[in-house]
Amino acid sequence: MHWADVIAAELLKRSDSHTIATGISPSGHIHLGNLREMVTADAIRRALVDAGGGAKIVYIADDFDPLRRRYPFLPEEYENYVGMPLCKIPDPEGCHNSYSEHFLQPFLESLEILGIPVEVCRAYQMYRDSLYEENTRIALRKRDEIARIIAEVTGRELEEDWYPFMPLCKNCGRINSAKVKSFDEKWVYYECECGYSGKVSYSGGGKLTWRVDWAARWQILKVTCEPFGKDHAAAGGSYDTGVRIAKEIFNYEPPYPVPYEWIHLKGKGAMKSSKGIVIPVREMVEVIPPEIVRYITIRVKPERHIEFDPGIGLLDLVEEFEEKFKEKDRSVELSLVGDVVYSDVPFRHLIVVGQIANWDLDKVLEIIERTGYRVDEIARKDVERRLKYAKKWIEKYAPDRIKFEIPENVSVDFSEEEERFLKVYAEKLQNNMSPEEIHTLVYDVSKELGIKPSKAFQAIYKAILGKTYGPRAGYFIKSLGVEWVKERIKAAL
RNA sequence: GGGCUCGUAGCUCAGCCAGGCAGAGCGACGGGCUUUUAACCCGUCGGUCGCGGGUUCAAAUCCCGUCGAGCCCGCCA
Repeated sequence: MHWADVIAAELLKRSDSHTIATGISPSGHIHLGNLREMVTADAIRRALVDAGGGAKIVYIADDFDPLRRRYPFLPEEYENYVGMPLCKIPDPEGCHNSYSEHFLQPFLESLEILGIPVEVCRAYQMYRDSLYEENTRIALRKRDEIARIIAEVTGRELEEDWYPFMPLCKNCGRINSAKVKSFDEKWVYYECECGYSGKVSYSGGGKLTWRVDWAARWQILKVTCEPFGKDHAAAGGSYDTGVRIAKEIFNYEPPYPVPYEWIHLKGKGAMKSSKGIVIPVREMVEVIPPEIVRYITIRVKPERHIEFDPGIGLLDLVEEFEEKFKEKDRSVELSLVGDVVYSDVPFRHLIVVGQIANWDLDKVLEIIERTGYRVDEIARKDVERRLKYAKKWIEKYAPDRIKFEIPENVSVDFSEEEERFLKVYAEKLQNNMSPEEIHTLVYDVSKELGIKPSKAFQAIYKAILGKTYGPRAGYFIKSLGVEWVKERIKAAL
């Protein structure tokens, strides 16, 4: 049974309908590792729906959170914005209304492409809409109890004057430097490090501290299930405190937890926006088909670590997907987006053919037909779609080893042996030969002439590519067209 | 100090939730073929399921313990 179906079954024991919460922070480039949370949520959502339940995903963008520090990708003047809410900081590239929107927008676009429907909630808006008001009041009133819970769960004593609320200072604009002094039914009174003292309202004047905010959010949005990174899942971590705060302070049953492991970039370690080890999601969904991006996460249980290799490793993954597609594998089923169609043309073949045809669709289809695949409407549609990805992948992630270009003409010197081979080989090439026959012919001719096959292959590649190596010869020549190859050899000699 | 995950064939892993003949791919080996985009075809070999106990008619699977590896928490969120 697939992990998503197991979780769905577990959830359906509790209730027929579920709200799955996600909460990737828009504090920097949102990457594949972050995306695991979204894909995990969506796999569960689909499993619930498939099992006859109701489900939706809410995505809480915490744009009210302060900028923690100036990340390496930020200009120096952003030092001044540290401590201010993300939604109040200008876009470092000037293209959006705020810092948070700059990272949020491409992420939301990616979700669209990946077929992950979400209800977006921006934290600042939620606070301003008074959604947190009641929970904030309760939290302030019960701060001693909350402090006790946090102390018990984390083993960390909180300061005497601790409050579970961070006022947004009206003077300096920072949300992490003011201390609550007192509160009444309407206002929270504070003193800021900047020297300013003032009061703020419950609606948008500040936010609850993380561990309390999380628990409050569960209740406000009626969250019943939530995937989160293993950092939150550790003993004494925020889920543990959240559970007790939800139950004891807000009287709410905490959501079903789905902790997940990090995704590492092969050879580079964990993806961390702050360290610049990232492939932004928006970039990935341009290069890799959405069903494959989803499959990266869905094929593996959430608690297992993933090592992602966008290079040759991705090609293996795609091949595995193509194999499993034929078997109606559940992971594949949960990965497919919309009404995509798949033909039996392998991605690997598209990569070779695309390069030969210079990514021209009609030419590609012609070659695909010639190399023995049936080109019907489905294949046409499928090839058109995946060819674009093949091109992008070659440009972006493919190792040089599998890239090639066919030069206008080649000027290379052939040995007497090579010349002799090419002449005979070109003569014997027939238009109606299959790729296998073309391949075998290389061996036949070289045997006949007493030439080492390796020399023979080299001669062929030299004539076509000007290099001593290239794609598998039979398919390659068939793809290029036998007539063309014959002409090419004649011209090269 | 605490938590999570992993430990199954030489390698990468599936199987474990819900106990019922130990699995796949790759590699190795034999053969065919033999420069190839991580070649292909046929066949063979390959495991004390980390270790120790317990439950059971039956344990890779459940329970307890233990060893090893990785990560996370014990700053902030």
